[in-house]
Amino acid sequence: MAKSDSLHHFQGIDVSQAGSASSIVFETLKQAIITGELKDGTPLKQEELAKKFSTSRIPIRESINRLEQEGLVKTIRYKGAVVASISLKEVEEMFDLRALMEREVMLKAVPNLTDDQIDEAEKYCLEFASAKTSGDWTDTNRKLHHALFQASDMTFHLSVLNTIYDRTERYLRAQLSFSNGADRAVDEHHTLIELCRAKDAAGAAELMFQHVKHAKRSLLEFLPPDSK
Amino acid sequence: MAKSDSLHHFQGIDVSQAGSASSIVFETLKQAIITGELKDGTPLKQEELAKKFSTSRIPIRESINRLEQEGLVKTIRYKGAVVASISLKEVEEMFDLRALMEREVMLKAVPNLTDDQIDEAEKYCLEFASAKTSGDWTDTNRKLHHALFQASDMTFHLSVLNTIYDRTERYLRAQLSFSNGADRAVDEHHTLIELCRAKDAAGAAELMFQHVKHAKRSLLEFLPPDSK
DNA sequence: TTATTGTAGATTGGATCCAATATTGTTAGG
DNA sequence: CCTAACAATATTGGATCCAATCTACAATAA
Repeated sequence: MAKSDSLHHFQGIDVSQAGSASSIVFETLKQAIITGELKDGTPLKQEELAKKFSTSRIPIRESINRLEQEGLVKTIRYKGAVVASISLKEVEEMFDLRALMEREVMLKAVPNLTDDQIDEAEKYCLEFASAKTSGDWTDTNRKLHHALFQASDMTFHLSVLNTIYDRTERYLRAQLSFSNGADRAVDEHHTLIELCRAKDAAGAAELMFQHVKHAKRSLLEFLPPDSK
Repeated sequence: MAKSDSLHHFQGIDVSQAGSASSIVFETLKQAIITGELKDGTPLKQEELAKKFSTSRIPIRESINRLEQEGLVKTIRYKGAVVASISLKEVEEMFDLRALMEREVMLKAVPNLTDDQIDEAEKYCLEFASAKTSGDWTDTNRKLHHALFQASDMTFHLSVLNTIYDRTERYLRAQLSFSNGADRAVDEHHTLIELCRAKDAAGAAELMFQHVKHAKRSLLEFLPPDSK
């Protein structure tokens, strides 16, 4: 039954899911892998991790299972789990798919965007432009994209996009701490916001497509030409 | 008591044969959900499943975790897991994404297709046309698409497509056992093969796009207009 | 020397037990 | 008759122990 509506602020906060040891370990490890704190190939030993988290091996095992299902780790029976690496070809594929999907998402999002949402996006756009660390960069970039995408109401597309972000973020970070080739991205972001304000869905979609293709290109020329 | 006997299929499946218990349980449950043997909302009780598979609850728990990560079940802490249902909106989204991706995949696959691969696809095309059960239908359909897609060498795209197939197959089956609206699909498949032989990548890609959109439309008009 | 075999340690996979929590049914009180 | 507190039961979450398997390294024989 619908309880008093004055509590609707808490929509989406699920305490019961937050508490389990498995979830905490899972989220922590996931973040560590995404950010690159745990580098490709790092072995994830259950006993060792159990000590670090002060739990038994059970929640560790479940976390590793879930991480494997998301493609972030690779395990071999009786041998152990390591942080999964990603091939150059897969990076290309993921960016190509991102470009394709983000174009489509923008097409649907722009007509629905409220002024507030655009303002929020612009805020992240500015934060992005003045971000110092590669972590801030990827964070605000994700927030910016997310703010624009929300209006599309394409939850499945967004979940796929999120797994792509998760699996490529550490490489983006590595790139950005060497070359600061974010200048073009800043310009593109500003133009993107303008097109959104003008409700030019087709234009915004096409720019987003190119924007992702540009990001792909600059990442590829940074990555070692034969990375596995 | 009236225990749910929707799980009686698993009688006699024992772990001691090969592979890890978890993997066996996982694959078996996954197939049962995909095919619709286990219907939406069916509760997956750990103890009950443990008995059916003659193992402890541990492999069951791991399987349920992995299934949840793939979106096939939904669990609530201390409450249990149920086979996940899918909203009409998500079905639409998944088919839209399929159309988008399969067009792209065909575009890359056609130039690389060998005569052998096309022959194989045509074989499935014929099997598909004479398939009797909805299970045969979805099986050969998957094989046909897979045979054509292999030449694209787009492994990540294909993995995403596979999860989409996995999550929508049971609805397709349900549709096909009522309406046999596969006639149009048969025609489209034949034309598709011809375009592949003619190396008309653009044409094949566009037909594939339309083919998926048609499948979407006929599925949607079959599904209840307010399915959750 | 070299290949093979065997043993010890390390590491994951699975089973059983206990704890935490939700659900249901029951009872006391209004 | 209805509601709220409470006990009983069912079910999942986690810890500890044991089993299965892999890896390294040493010992032995050709």
